Amino acid sequence: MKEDASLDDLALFLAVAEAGGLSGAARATGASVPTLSRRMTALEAQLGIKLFARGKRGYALSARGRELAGELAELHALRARVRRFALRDSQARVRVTAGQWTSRFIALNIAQVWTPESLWLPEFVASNADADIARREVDIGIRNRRPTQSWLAGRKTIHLRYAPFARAQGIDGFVTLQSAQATTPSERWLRATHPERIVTTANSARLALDLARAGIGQIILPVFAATGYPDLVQSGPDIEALAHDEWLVSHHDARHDPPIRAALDALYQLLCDETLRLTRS
Amino acid sequence: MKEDASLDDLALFLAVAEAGGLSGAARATGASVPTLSRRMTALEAQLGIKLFARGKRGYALSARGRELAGELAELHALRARVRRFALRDSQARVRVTAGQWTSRFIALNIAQVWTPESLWLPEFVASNADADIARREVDIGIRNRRPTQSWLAGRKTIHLRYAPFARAQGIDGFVTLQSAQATTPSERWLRATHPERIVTTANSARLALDLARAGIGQIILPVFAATGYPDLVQSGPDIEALAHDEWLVSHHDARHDPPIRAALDALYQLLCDETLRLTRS
DNA sequence: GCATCTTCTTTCATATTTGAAAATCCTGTT
DNA sequence: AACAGGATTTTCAAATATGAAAGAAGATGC
Repeated sequence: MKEDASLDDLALFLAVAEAGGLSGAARATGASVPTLSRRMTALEAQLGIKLFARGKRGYALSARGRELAGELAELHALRARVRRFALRDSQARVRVTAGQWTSRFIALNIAQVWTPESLWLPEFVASNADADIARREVDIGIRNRRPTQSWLAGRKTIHLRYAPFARAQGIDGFVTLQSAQATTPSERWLRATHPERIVTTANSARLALDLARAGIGQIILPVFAATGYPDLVQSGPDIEALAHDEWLVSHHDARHDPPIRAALDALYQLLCDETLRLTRS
Repeated sequence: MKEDASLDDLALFLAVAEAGGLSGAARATGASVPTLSRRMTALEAQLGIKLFARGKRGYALSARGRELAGELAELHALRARVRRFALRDSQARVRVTAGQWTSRFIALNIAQVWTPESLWLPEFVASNADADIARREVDIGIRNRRPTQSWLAGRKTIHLRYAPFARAQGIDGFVTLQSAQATTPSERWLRATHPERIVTTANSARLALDLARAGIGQIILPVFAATGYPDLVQSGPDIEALAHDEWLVSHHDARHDPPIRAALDALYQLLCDETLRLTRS
């Protein structure tokens, strides 16, 4: 061997070895059959090794060919790493902020609208302030009302329903957050309308949910959020005071930035999916 | 990135990264500077990443370029493996048989006459019989007498001296092998001439050596074999009865087979090296 | 300041590689 | 037996890549 064999030729050899012939390798790599024929012959000459037994029905790997294929298997991993490396740089992080149940919903279902090849990477950040979107500290907010500032752009998704849920019918009282943490409309509504029915509090929404599922009391949830918990049933009528339209909000100027555009479209599709978000009536 | 980047281009990138510029990489790879310029520009376009900061005095790796170079470092190992793989097939194993001390001497010093690019690979086999060479089961034997059969070819190397060695002057008695294992001339000589001076025995030559070094007794060694043990001194005069010429023996017909020819030449050179084999007088 | 050296980029003629088409050789089906 | 399909190799025109030469822009030394 006078010079190093071309790594591209070695990768083609690996494709031929795995496909069991030139035709399959041509389909897998996009190179033409005649090109593969020539490159394999040249590679054999360069290495000084018979890599194939050429039969009437195509190529069979020689023992030495099989060995070399084993040595080259890691080219797959290397290729994948380079691909990921390149993709990483071309994917923009899009910072998304939403309520706790909505964030959870998105995280659990994002695969419906997002792939590793997407133009954007979701990044969830904590923020409730429209000012953060205006300052470009947040790219997309999912809100419970139409944006009013002129530099924000909004797009309505669906109408959200709220209702009490419990482990079974007939459970009275409510579990809610401690008053220092009651920042959502549903928590505030409960304390404003039925403070005497609060039987216990928790320091996180998830803990409150666990208590409700344990049968301690009811919990007020957006209906879609309860869909993941078959052990909870709607224990009372919808709460019209809490029902609202949901809005996808972004900075007016950022809407045309391709990654943000892509993220807006994907999230809009996901949030409007009536099957995923409205399995209960 | 539409298609996978060429692995050859990635290897060129690595060369540029390591050389710190196109000129150095051109010297290292044999590709021309204009080609490298074009290929790096094309690679950047394909990956969608700025790999270099182009300055007045040449290329500087960007941070991303540095990262990618890190991902690609294993291409060196892969290249080396393919090279070795190709070489392996063109290297013949040459089976060599020699006495224990001579085998050890060759193993420790073979790098003086053998490289991974050599035509042959040394393989040490156990055998004392000239018949094995005749039968082609051994390619090269290192013997203590001239070959007598007509189908064997011999080449004299040097005259070997034998002497007693001990940890210090004044130590009497000898350490030797157990009589069932006394197959070498020195062991047989000792039992024939001074059986009463054997103070202890061991079941291997190496163990016997360790006992001598511990000060238990003297040991009879070829002089060259004692050179690796500065804690041993010659404790008596050379034993003329054991001194002999050393011969490199091979099958008459095999001498012209290139790998065997190469091995014979290399071993001849190594065994005749007076600095390595005769540091004591 | 000027000459020389170094490094990289671009142009252009030449060399090399590619894919479409044709040819060859099987195997399987009717 | 004839035909279709599959796999590979070879030929040839077109496409692509290459290296020599020229040019540009610094940096260095006298």
